[in-house]
Amino acid sequence: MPNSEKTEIIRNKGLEARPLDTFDRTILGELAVDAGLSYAELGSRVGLSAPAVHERVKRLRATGRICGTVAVLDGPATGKPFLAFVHVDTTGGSKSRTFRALSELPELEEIHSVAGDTCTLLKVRCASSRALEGLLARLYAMPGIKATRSYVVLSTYLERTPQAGITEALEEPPMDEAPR
Amino acid sequence: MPNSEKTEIIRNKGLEARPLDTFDRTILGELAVDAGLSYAELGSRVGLSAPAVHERVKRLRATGRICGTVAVLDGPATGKPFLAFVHVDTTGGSKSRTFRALSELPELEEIHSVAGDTCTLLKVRCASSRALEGLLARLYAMPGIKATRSYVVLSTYLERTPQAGITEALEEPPMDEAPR
DNA sequence: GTTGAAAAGTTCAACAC
DNA sequence: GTGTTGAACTTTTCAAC
Repeated sequence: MPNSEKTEIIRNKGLEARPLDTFDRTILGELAVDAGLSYAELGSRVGLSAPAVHERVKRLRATGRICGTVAVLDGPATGKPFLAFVHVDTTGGSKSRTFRALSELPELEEIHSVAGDTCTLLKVRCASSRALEGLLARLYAMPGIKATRSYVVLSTYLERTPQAGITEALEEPPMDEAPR
Repeated sequence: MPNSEKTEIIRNKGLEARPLDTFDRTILGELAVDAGLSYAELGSRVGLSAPAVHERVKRLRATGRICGTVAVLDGPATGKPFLAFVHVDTTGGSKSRTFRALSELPELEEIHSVAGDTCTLLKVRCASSRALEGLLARLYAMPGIKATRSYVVLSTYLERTPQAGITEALEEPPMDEAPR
């Protein structure tokens, strides 16, 4: 896998957004499971030489298909054995401020705006149920938080790479205030 | 950034489970954000030499704190712009079979057993709402699936590394059959 | 996209704290 | 025992084909 990869890390968003062939897809699949592969190994799995896959990977990075590479930590082994999903009902107000404030909390792993019988969905990983209690207290201290429902994870059977479809943090998201 | 890291990849689970000092915690924090750092760079951020951090990282891997390194893909850019969370209500039956079958579906990113007004929580990433429809159809074809409630993600404001607290796939999980 | 060679990074060994 | 320095080895990465 790529060392510091100082070459062309610029996010050339539109640049060459061509449709992804089978090679690209295989490369993405392999790297999503293990980004620690050498280009030689990756090449042999894909059926290409090392410089060729390297070129591909460089393009996939440059065009934003690959957002980055991260280490996957083991929650329990790193002192965060407690996982929960929290549904949050918010009233009218400005969400973006709230979301930005929420992002600062290290316990929060995901924040989504959803359609359904709740407004916002949170993924929380922390040390204990007490820590969740503290987080909920901080939530209720924020303006516009109406109610929460927590789903405490009993066991995790699958947890794969998040494919980070991160919405570029807008200053004020559309539909902040509901029409009456 | 470690290359193939052929050295001691054996999961020495209990071996030297000492409490993680500040160096370790900083290393984990940095690698959770960017696993593509060189050991030299990581070392300078942490205040250690390259061989020293390498030794630490090797230990963190060996003791299971670091499960692996993965590439983070951009959902929309890789043809999967549609994200949803699905609550699944199951009846008595054997869950482990169902979970194993579910794990095979590539659209599924997470499967958790939770406490609350539902049994199972799914994270699904796919190409479109039609694809979700197809997935739900396959769900309902499985035995023991009583009902589902889907929460379609409108926008994602935060999505960090999953710290994979993966439960070792048990042959038959505890409490498969509820006492009456 | 491939081959062969320069540059960079990882990793080992011997030493110092 | 854990960290540092300097050197061997592997991998990335460039250039020419």
